[in-house]
Order: sequence, then C-alpha cells, then structure tokens
Amino acid sequence: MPEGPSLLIAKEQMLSFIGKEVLEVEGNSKMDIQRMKHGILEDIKTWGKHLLLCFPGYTFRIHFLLFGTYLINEDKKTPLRLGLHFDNGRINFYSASIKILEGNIHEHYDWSVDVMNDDWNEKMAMQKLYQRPESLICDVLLEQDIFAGVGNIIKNEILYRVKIHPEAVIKDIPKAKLKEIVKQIILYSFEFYEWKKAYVLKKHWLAHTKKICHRCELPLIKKNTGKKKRRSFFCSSCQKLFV
DNA sequence: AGTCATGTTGACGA
DNA sequence: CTCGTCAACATGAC
Repeated sequence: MPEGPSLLIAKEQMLSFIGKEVLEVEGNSKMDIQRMKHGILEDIKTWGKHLLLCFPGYTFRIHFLLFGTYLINEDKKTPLRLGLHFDNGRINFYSASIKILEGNIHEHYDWSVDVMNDDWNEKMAMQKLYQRPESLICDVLLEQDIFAGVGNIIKNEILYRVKIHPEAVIKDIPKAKLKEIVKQIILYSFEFYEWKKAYVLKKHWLAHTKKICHRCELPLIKKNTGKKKRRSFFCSSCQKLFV
C-alpha cells in the first residue's frame, strides 16, 4: 500500500467522512484511539507516506509501513488495528502504525518536501542534494526529508527512465541530470497515481521486478544497493555511474 | 512451505 | 556522539 501516490488515493476514497462525527471507535491499537469518539473529522491530509486524520487540536497519523492496508465499508479476517464508524460508513485500518500529533498539524510537517503536494519545492530538494555529494543516488531518493512519498518502486522506475545507475554518487551526476531526476520523480509519481487508480500500475513497470532490459535486451541486475540496502533493479549497460 | 517485500523505528555495540 | 547492524512489527504474493 505504501508509496505517496497510494496515500493520495486513500484520502480521496475517504473524503465523504470529512466533517462527520466519529460515532464509534474500535481496534487493537495501543494508542488512545477512543479520543476520536464523538470527535469531528475536520480534514484528511497526506504527507509522503503518512495519512493524517485531523481533529480539532490533534491529528491521528496513520503509517502503513510495509503491510498496512485499509478497507472502506468492508471487513477482513486479520486483526483490526483501528476502525472508525460514521453515519455514512466506516474505515478499517489493518497493521498500520498509529501515532497522535498534538496541536496544529502545520507545526509538524513541511509540506514542501512532499512530492505529491502543491507546495512541492524543487529548488529546496536540489539544494539538499548538493549538501550530500558523497551519497548514492539510490539512498537519497528514499530520504523522506527530501522526497517524502518516494518509495522503492518509484526509485527504481525513475532511475531506469533517466538511465542513471542506482549506485551513482551524487557528485558524479551533472546538475542538469540531477534536475531531470527530480522532475521525473514528480512526473512519475503522478503517473503512478493514475495507473494505480486504474489498477494498471504493475503493467507499466519497466524495471521494478523485471528480468530483462527492454532497451538493450540484457538481463537486469537485482541487487541490494546503498546504505539502505534496498533492492534495486537496473541495467548495467544502459544506466550510467558517470555521465 | 518457505521466501521475500511498495517501510520505519529503536536497541545495541563499536 | 555517530555510525552500522540487527531485530521487531506483520501480511500476502509467488
């Protein structure tokens, strides 16, 4: 469920609950989820991979981690982490991480680092890249402080698109190319969003989980790369360490 | 059936 | 203090 575009879809599917009173709360979360009972859901926001249920004076932050899911007006067998009932339906969250953020939500988040947000600031992202010349591009793309919402799929797909090797060092990548990478992150994230909504996301993957490079027919390399050791799929012929 | 993965945090030791 | 490593959480696709 995780990457940023999926969170935006989740939010859209829950819009009808905004402005509604929470009539009943259930679930095995250790947080004080009963606090939401009789609360009015003021707004739903997303920041990167965070889904934010905003109430007056506090916000419940839902993070799906690797396995988290949600259902609207449906149940499944796995333990319910959090269920919210409204007069027009209900939301169930499973194996998600839940935290409470006190006070004004804007005090907690910098919206300009969220790649799906209208306030996304490309220049700030570029500056943060320049500040990390020794980092590998595969690590930096997953940094939520720089590219909130980018996950491993987006990482692999955009590096394949721009023909940059995941183990390329930032300082070896020309600024124009770095800028192209940052622009592709935004472009691809919105394509991801459209494809996911249409249930055709996987068939548009060019690199992630793929075995063959469709450009040169050579086998794609599968390797855990960088300090984060997350799996990368790449073509060692098409994708360059130095440009 | 066993492996592994769209993720993050916290503990621990060097 | 910072860095790297590891465990923990927990589900479903293959």
